[in-house]
Amino acid sequence: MFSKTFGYALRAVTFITIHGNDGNKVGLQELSQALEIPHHFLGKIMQDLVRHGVVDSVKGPHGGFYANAKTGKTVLTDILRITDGNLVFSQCALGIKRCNAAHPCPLHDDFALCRDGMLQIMAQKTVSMLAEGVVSGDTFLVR
Amino acid sequence: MFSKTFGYALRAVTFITIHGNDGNKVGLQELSQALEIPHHFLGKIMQDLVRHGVVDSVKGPHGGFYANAKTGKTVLTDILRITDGNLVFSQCALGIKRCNAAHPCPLHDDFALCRDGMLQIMAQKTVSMLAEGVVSGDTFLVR
DNA sequence: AGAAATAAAGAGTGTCAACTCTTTTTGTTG
DNA sequence: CAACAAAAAGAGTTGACACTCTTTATTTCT
Ligand code: FES
Ligand code: FES
Repeated sequence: MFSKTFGYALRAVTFITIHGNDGNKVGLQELSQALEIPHHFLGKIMQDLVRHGVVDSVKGPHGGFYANAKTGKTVLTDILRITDGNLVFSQCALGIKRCNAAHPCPLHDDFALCRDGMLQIMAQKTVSMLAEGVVSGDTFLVR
Repeated sequence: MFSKTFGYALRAVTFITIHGNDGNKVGLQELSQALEIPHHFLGKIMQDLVRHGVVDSVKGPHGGFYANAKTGKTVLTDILRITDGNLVFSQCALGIKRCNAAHPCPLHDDFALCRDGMLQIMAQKTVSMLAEGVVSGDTFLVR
């Protein structure tokens, strides 16, 4: 469905929203250990998120990643677009070239409903909403 | 979402259901040209489907693939299981190890609903249902 | 039986996501 | 300023999927 990169990115951003603030940044080491994500790989992903302004970072001792004004308001599809590109949003389940109601494959009606529904939900959910669920113990970021 | 192999397999089986019968088999060449699928690759996929009894085949002149008693009744999840394995049915959207209501990731409730809904639909749809839609001109198998 | 057609089988190639390792840059602190 | 810590950058590795090409086995037809 979605790439591993997306899962890693989303979990990392949520974790930072919960545990990182301007005075107490989250290091790559800490992040990768807490979430059980290979840390070099996570480094790459974080670079990308910083470049897109989803989170901020500082180098040097006591450096790390921390939430900025945008972070909490970031919506899941924003992150999906960064990690997985735009194609996810419009691809046919059977891989035929066009995907639209005027030229549907045999699965289109059902699939488009499912896909677009999921994406719409993800376009409304923000990172801080996810963080809430984790803080309250309702949902989990690891294992 | 699903592999290309799955799309190829499903389109091929549907095409055979429509155009192939015991007296008039569909050759690999014809199949791959009609559906615009690389024919050597399609050959591999068809091998697998024949092995699983989804369609039958004969070699030699005027050989090819044709629908058997099972073909039309085959349900989409059967084909999905052959091409994509079992993992699709139970994987977490964020890639955490367990995926169940007792240990949900922040996306679980929405995602599981969407995924299981889609799979349930696919567990009820048969190849002959798809074929009907194509024959009546409502849906398309190519492009 | 021999030739031709066709699926089956197998080996090889390209690409990309996912992951690892090394080096560089930047910032902090003593 | 020197030492050090941490992110950034870059190069390399691996495995799986997607695809190609070649060879073999089987069947039909003459
Ligand atoms: S055309 Fe296949 S899902 Fe839209
Ligand atoms: S736990 Fe993530 S989708 Fe079920």
